[in-house]
This record gives sequence, structure tokens and C-alpha cells, in this order.
Amino acid sequence: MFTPFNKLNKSTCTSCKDKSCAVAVLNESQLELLDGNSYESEIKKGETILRSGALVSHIIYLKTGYVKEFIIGQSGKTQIIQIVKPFSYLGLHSLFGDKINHYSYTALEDLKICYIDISAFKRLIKENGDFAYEVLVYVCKESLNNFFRFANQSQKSANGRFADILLYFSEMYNNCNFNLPLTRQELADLISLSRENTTRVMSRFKADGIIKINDKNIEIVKFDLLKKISKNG
Amino acid sequence: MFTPFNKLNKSTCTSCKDKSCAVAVLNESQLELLDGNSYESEIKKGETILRSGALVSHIIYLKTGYVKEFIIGQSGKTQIIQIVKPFSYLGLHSLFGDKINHYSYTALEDLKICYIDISAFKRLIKENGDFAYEVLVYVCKESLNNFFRFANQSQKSANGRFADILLYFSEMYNNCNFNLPLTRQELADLISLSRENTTRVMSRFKADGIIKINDKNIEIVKFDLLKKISKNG
DNA sequence: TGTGGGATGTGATTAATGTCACAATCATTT
DNA sequence: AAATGATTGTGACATTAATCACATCCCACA
Repeated sequence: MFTPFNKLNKSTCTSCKDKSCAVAVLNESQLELLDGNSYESEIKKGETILRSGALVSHIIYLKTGYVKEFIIGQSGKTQIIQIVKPFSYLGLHSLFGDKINHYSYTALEDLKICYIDISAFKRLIKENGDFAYEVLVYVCKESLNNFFRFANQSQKSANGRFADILLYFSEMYNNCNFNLPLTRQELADLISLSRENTTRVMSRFKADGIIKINDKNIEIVKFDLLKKISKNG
Repeated sequence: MFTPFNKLNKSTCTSCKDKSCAVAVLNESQLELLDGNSYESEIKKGETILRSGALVSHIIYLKTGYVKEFIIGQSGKTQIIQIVKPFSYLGLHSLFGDKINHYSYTALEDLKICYIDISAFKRLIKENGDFAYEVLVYVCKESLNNFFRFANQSQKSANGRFADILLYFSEMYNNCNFNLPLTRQELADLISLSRENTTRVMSRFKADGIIKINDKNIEIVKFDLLKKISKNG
């Protein structure tokens, strides 16, 4: 069997154990099409995966690791949209929008991604309705989640926002004890506060015994109180 | 030819002049399927079209008129997500999410909508890849637009937010002179400010000769200055 | 004609948040 | 070892926006 150059030492899409929900519904020949139009790559922590403003030639599937999705606003301030989890697509919204990428993505740790050619991806959508349906589900869910966070955030004060983001991370890692993948500044950019105010809220929560802090490590001690703060403030 | 009861005096989807971009790619038999699973309805100004929390049995296509899309946050405050324009779908995100509707919609004026049965809609997506593609384009564009607004808004002060929303409306109506479809309170809920602060900003802009105000009617006088304010804060 | 309720504008006050300044820590480089 | 720069915590202060209070205005309706 012919093995394309860029597939050396790479798994095929067919045998991939990290398939997305959408790719899971593809048939054998469609998987081969995907396989012939995608290639795997490794990214080092801190590297930029995709930059806002770039033309979209590939969409990116995140196999392992966490990624920061952000934009730089008109005033030059950074706004972090979300922390993207494994098994997600990067740049998908922009692909179907206007072909220009709208978000920037940087790796929060060493990670593995797959580049997928956009024309192949589009062809799969048009050929396989179940695939299209799953992509739609993905896009809509993500959109709903992020909007819910944003909308709630804009109604809350600093305490409520910080409580929210702690719950967000504890849910993401499925653990009350986790290592923040962000600096304090990035945390601030995620909840739209100043860095100083963010650390102040952290100190207050620590002093009140709601959380324990050890550099990047955070442990939620009073979970219920945190939920109450998230709700009321 | 048999005419179903609910189609009396209604146009068919085939002859509809207000088709969405997605429906425009359907073939004859698919249009008939759509026709058999949708019905038109009229809504009076102020009526609720769809409520957050309801199970999604139909999606709604907005043929004419403007609609307010909003959620009520955990604290009870209202957050308006966007003003939905004609030729848009209502409840689409929720359809592909978890079957529960996440946004509420009320009519800002008398308007015409079409209810479309969700199973028929899903069948069209799975049957016709071009249709699915167009639906994806719609969802992604809307998502990008709204995020862009939200992300920018969260970085701006009251002046910047109000300037933004004036530009938003003038673009929507394609006119520097327009009638606000919202009360001052709703305007405040759209840009996440208090009602009082919103009117104060309006008064300031009026005093500075940036806009003219006559009740709900607003005329943008100094367009360039408004853009500058929007940009700088 | 009068009455009640919603919407609106504005002043005074309070609360929250951003900004500035500075010190401490740590990792990396020279 | 010294130096540089990034990150973090914290106090003082300035700025901004929310809240409270109240007066108008307008409209629907008795």
C-alpha cells in the first residue's frame, strides 16, 4: 500500500482513537478522503497555532491539550473567549463565515493537532448529512456555552465573575483541585477585569477560606459558598 | 390538488419570496416536504414568540419584522443578546444543542413567522448537504457577529458601548436616522449598563451635538466622531 | 376629567473598579 | 554573581458606574 510522505509514523484517521463526534459517523471511504487531506502536527507550549486575520486554508482539530482562544480588541486589550478542550475544532466558525480567521489560538501546553484541508472538510459536509449534523451540533453547543458565560458575566461584579471562572475550571478538569493554565493577567483577560482587581479578589477568597492558592494550583474548599457567590454577585 | 387545512390563504414554500439562503438551495420535492411541515403565523408587537426553557418542537423562521433575543440571568436581570433581523431563524442554536430553548424572543413590531417542524428540518439537513452547509454558514456568521460585539463591549466604558450600539442600529437600518425599536431600559439591557447611566450618556451625546434625539428617533450627526469614540473606549 | 402606571431625565450619594506606583520573587541570560 | 525582565501582590488614589430619590411626561382607561 502506498504511504504518503507526510503519513510516515502517523496513525490514519480510520484507526485514530481521538475522533471527533462528527468524524465518528464517516464511512470507510470518507475516512480515507479525510486521511488523505489531513496531517498531524505537534505544537509546543506558548506557540501560536492560528492567528486572527489569517486566511483560512485548513481547519484544525485539537487532539490533546488545552488552547487559549482570544481576540485583540479595537483598543488593543486582549479578550480571552474560552479555553478550548481536546477533541475540539479551531477556526471552524471562521471557515463558514468569511474565510478570514477571527480568533487567535495559542497552546497552553504541548499538544497535538491535525490540519484538515477546508475543501475536503466542506466536501464531507455536503456528502454526508450525518457528518454535517454533528458539526452543527458542535458549533451550536459551543456557541450556547460561551454566550451563556458571557451574558452572565456582563451582569456580575468581580466576585461573581471570579467564582464563575473557578467553577468553569473545576468543571473542565472535573476536580476541585486544579492547576490554572493561565497567568493572572490571562485570567483577568478571561473575566474582563484588571489584573490587580483579579488578584485582589483571589486574595479575598483565600482569606475567607473559600479557596486555597499555591501559585498556579487552586483548591476549592467551600464549593457551595462559591456557587452562591456565583449566583448572587 | 389537496390543500391542507392550515395552508388556506397561505403561500407555499415553493412560491415564497422570503426564502432563507438555506431554503433557496432545496429542490422541488424538498420544498414540498418543507411546505407540508411548516405553517405561517402572525405575531403582534410585544408578544412572546418563544420562551427560554421551553422544549423545542419547531424552529421559527422570521419573515418580516424585528425581534428581541434575550435571556434572564441568574440574578434576574435581563440581558438582550441581539436584535434579530428578518430572514433569520429563531431557536436554531438550541435545536442542535440540548433540545431545550435557551433564548427568549419577543416581537418588537407586528411580524410574520413560519413554524417549521424540527424533524423535517433535521431530515433536510441530512438529505441535502448544500442545505446543511448554508445552515452552518448562518449559525457561524451569527455567532461571530455576536461574539465580536460582546467581546468588544466588555472592554469598553459607557461612551464606547453606546457609540457601538448606535453604529449597530445605523448599520442594521442602513441609515443614520432611525427609530429605536427599544425602550431606554431595553437599550440598557443590550449594552449592559443601568438605565440611568444609559440616558445620561444619551444626554451627553446630544449636548455634544453627536446625535439628535426625538423620543425614539435618533439621528447620527457626527458619524466619524462616533466611530472614534467607539474605537477608543 | 381625573387617575394610575410605565417610561424617562437628572441630581446626589455610594460602591465598585481601574490606574498608578512600588516591592518582592523567580527564572533566564550575561 | 550580576542583571534583566516577567509575574505577582498590595496600597493609595482617581474614575466610573450603580443606586436611590424624585419630578415629568404621556398614555390608556375608568
